[in-house]
Amino acid sequence: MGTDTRNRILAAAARLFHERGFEATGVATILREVGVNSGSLYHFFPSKEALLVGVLERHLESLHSTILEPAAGATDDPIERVFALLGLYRRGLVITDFTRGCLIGNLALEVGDGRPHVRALIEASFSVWAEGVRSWLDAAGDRLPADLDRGALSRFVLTVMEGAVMQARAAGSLEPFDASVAQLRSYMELLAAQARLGRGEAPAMPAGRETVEPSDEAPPPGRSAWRSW
Amino acid sequence: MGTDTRNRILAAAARLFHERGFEATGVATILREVGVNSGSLYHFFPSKEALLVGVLERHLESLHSTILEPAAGATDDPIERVFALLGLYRRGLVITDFTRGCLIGNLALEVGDGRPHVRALIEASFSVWAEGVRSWLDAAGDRLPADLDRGALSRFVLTVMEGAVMQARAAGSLEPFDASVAQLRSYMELLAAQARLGRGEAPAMPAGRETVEPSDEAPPPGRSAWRSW
DNA sequence: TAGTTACTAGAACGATCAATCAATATTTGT
DNA sequence: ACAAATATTGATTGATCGTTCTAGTAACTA
Repeated sequence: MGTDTRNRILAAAARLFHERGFEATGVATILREVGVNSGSLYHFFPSKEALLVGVLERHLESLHSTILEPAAGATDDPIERVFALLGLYRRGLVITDFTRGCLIGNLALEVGDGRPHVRALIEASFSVWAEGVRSWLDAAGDRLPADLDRGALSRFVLTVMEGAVMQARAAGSLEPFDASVAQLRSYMELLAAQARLGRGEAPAMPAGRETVEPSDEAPPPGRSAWRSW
Repeated sequence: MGTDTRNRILAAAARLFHERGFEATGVATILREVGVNSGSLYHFFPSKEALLVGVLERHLESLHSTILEPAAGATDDPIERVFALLGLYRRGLVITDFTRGCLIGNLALEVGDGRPHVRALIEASFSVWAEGVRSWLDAAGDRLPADLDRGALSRFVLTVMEGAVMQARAAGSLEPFDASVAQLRSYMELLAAQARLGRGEAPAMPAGRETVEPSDEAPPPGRSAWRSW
C-alpha cells in the first residue's frame, strides 16, 4: 500500500535527520534503510526538502500525543508536569546515548534562512510546545505570581530545555542538563515563594538549593521506546 | 606568506561553517572565497575535518579577547557583565539578520558522536565561556546567596543564551531572545533578594517583573564588526 | 650557487549527491 | 473483466563532493 511506504519513508527520514542532520543524510541512505527505490520516494516527495517538510509536519501533528500528553500523564501537579516534560528529554538523551537530542532544535540551527517554509514549521513546533507548557502554568493558578508573564516563562522553559540538551550532548553527560534543570526549579520555587508572599502567607523563602538529584536510571512508568522528538 | 594564506582559509571557513554549517559548506566554496587552490588548503590541513578543528582551536584561543573581555569592558558591575555578554549575542543576531547565531552551538548540534576531537573542542569552548561567567558571579560576592552553586548558575547562563539564540533564529525575531533574558534577569534578582534576606537586610522582594525592554538599536560603544562567535 | 624546504597552481580522481524517466507492476473503480 | 490511476523498479543523469597528484614557483640554507 502506498501510504505505508510513504510512512516508512517518513519514519526513516525522521530518524536519520534527527541523528545525522539534514545535510549529512543522503537520499540513498534513506532508500537503503527503507528498502525502496528512488522512484518511490520521489513519487511521494518531489524533493529532499519536501521530505523534510513532511517530516516536520508529521512531527508537529504528533507533538501532543508523543510528548505533551505523556508528560501531563506523569503527574497531576501542573508545575511538576513541566519537569516531567524535561525528564522525557533527559531519558531520551540516555536512551540514545546522547546521539540525537531534540529534532526541532537540531534543525533550527542547521537550516538557516532560505527554506522559509521549513523555518515556519520549526517555529510552529516551538510554539505548540511552549503553548503546552503555558497551559500547565495557567493551571498552577495563584501558586505563581499574579503578574507573572506565563507566556514568557513557558518560552523560557523551552529555552532551558534546548540549551540544556545542547550542552549535555556536547559533554556526553547528563551533568549540565541536570544542573540547568535544577536552576530552573530553583527559579520556579522562588517565584512560588514570591506568590505566597503576594498572598500574605508565610513569608518563608524556600530552603537553600539542595540540588535534588533526579533518580538516575529506572525511570518512572511508561518505558516507551524512544521516539522522534 | 604561508601563514597569511592559512589565516585567510581559517577565517573564510569559520564564517561559512558559522553561516551554513559544516556539512553544507563545500571545500570548493571556501577555496573560491579565499581565491586559492585546493593544493594550498590541503597543504595546511590534511582534511576538511582538520580544517574544522583548526577553526575551533582558533575560536577557543580568541574567546577571551573577542567575547568575554568586551563584555567585561562594558560595565564594572559583575552581574551586569552577564547581561552585557548576552547583549553581545543579541547584537550579533541583529547584525547578521539572524543568519548565524553561535558558532559553537551550531556545531554542537551538527556534529554528533564520531569526531570526538571536535566534540572535545566544543565542550572546551563551553567550559571557557562558562568559567568566564563564573568569575563574574564570584566577584558579585554576597550579592548572591552564599550557598549558591555559582558554577551551576554560570552553566545556566550559557544554557539560556544558547536556547534563546536558537529560538530567535527560528522566529527571525528578537522577541524570544529578549523574553528569555528577561526571565534570567528576574531569576537573578530573586537570588539577590534572597541573598539580602540571608544577610538580615530589608526583606523586600524585588518589584514585579516589569519586563525591562532592552534599548533597541543604537547599541553602546564599541560597534565592532560581527566576528566569529 | 646548489640544494632544500615551503608553498601554490590546477587538472584529475572515484565516490556520492539529488533527481529524472521510461518501463513495469499493482491497486482501484466500474 | 477491463481500463485508469497509482505505485514501484532500477538504470542513469550531470553536478558536486572531498581528496590526490604532479609540476612548478618562491624563499631560505649552506
